[in-house]
Amino acid sequence: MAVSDNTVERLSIYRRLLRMQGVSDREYVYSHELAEMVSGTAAQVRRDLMELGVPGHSKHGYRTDELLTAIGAFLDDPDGTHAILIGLGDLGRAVLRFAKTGGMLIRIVAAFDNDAMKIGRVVHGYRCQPVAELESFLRANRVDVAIIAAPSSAAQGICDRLVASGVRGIVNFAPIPIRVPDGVRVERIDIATVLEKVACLVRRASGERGA
Amino acid sequence: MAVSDNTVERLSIYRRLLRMQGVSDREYVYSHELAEMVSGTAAQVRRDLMELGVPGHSKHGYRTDELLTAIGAFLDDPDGTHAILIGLGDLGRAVLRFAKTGGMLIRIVAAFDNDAMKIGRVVHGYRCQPVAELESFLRANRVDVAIIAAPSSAAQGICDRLVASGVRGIVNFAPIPIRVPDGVRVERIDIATVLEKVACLVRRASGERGA
DNA sequence: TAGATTGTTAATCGATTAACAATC
DNA sequence: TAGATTGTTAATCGATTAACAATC
Repeated sequence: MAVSDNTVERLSIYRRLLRMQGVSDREYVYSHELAEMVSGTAAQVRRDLMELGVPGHSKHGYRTDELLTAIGAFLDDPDGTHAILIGLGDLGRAVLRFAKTGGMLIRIVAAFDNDAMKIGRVVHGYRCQPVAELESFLRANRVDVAIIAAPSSAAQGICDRLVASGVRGIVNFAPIPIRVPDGVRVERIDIATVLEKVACLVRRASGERGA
Repeated sequence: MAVSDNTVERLSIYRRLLRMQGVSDREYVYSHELAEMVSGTAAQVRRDLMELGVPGHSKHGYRTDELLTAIGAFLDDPDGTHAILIGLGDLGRAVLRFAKTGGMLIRIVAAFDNDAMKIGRVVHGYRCQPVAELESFLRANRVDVAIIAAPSSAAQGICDRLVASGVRGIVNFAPIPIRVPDGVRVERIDIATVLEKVACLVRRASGERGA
C-alpha cells in the first residue's frame, strides 16, 4: 500500500524536530516524545515510523541517528532535489531567504520574474531570469519542483508551461486553484484561506460555549 | 453536528472563485462547475453548500449573489476580523503586502517586531511596534487572529504570550510546531514541509510507474 | 521478574462518494 | 413530458486510534 500524504508530511516534521537543538544530541527518542512535540499520539508516530522499516528498541525507543538516516532515505532524492521559483515579489523573496537560511534540504536552482526592472538583478544570491526563458532552462536542467509565487492572473499560464516542459511537482502560492493533468502534483499554500479558516473556527467555537 | 475543517476551507475557496472575473458576473452557477474549478466532485460541493442552508434551484444551480451572501454570513464576523502580525522579515512583509492588495477580507491592525532597526519604521503602511508592547495592545484592542512570522526560536514564547492575553486563533509560519492549550486554534503554514512533501510524492510516484 | 516500550492488527471514527427521490 | 439538477441519506473509503502480544 502507498504511504499516505499525511505520513509523508509528518515524517518531514519529525525530521525537523530531531534536528532541533536539545533533541539532536540525544541518543534515543521515544514515540510518545515525538508525539507530544507534534500534538499527536504515540501510536500514530509508531505507525508512521513502521513505514520506514526503521527498527525501534523496546525500552529505549528509537535511535535518533537511525531515524534521521531512515527518514532521509525515504524523503530525499539521493541526487538532491532541485526547485525553481517563479515570481520575485515579497513572497518570492521570502521563499529565497528561507531557502538559504532555514536549513532547507531542497535547493532552489533558479528564480524567474517577468518584471523588466527585476530581470538581471540579484536577489538573495539569485540572478533574476526572464520567465520567457523558462522552457530553455527546463530543457537544460533537471527540476523536481516549481514554486509559483506569481500573481493569480499569471499562475495558470505558468503552470501550463511548467507541465508542458515536464515538471511534475508544483507548489502554488497564488490564491486560486490551478488545474493540472493527472500525474502532476500540486500543493496549494493559501494564506488568505488559512486566515479565514482560523478566524471562522475560533469564532464558531467561542459562540458554541457562549461568549 | 459541527461543520468540518475541510468544509470551512473549501467555502473560503468557493467564495474566492465566485468573486473572480468571469464568474462574478454570472447569475447562476452549477455545483459541477464549482467542483471542476477546485478539482472536486459535485456531490461534495452540494454537501458543503447544504451546511449553509443556501437554496439551490433545480435546473439553474445556485444564484451567485445568494451564495456570496450565505458564505459571508457563515465565514465572516459581522464586526469584521482583526489580525496582528508578529515578525517583519521578508515573510512578514509579504503577508502585509498580501493583506493590502490581495482582496483579503481580514484586516491586519498592527505589526510587531523586536529588531531595534525596524521599530517605528513604516512597512507597507504599518508602523512597526516593539514586541514588548504586545500585551498592552491586546488589552486595548480586539484581536481575533495572530500571525507568527518570527524566527523559530521566538515562536513558542510569542505564542505563549498571545494565548495568555486571550488570543484564540494563531497562524504559525515558523517551521516548528507550537504547543497551545485546548481551546486555542493553531494553523501551521510550513513551506519547507510542503516542498519536501511534493518532491517526495512526485519522486515516489514516478518510481512506481518506472522512470 | 516487573515494567515499559515497540510493532502490528483490529476497531473506530470521520470524511468523501454514490445513489436517488424531489423538483423544476 | 423528458432531462437535468438539487438536497439528503446511505455506502464506501481511508485515516486515526486502541489494543495487545512480543521484546528488552
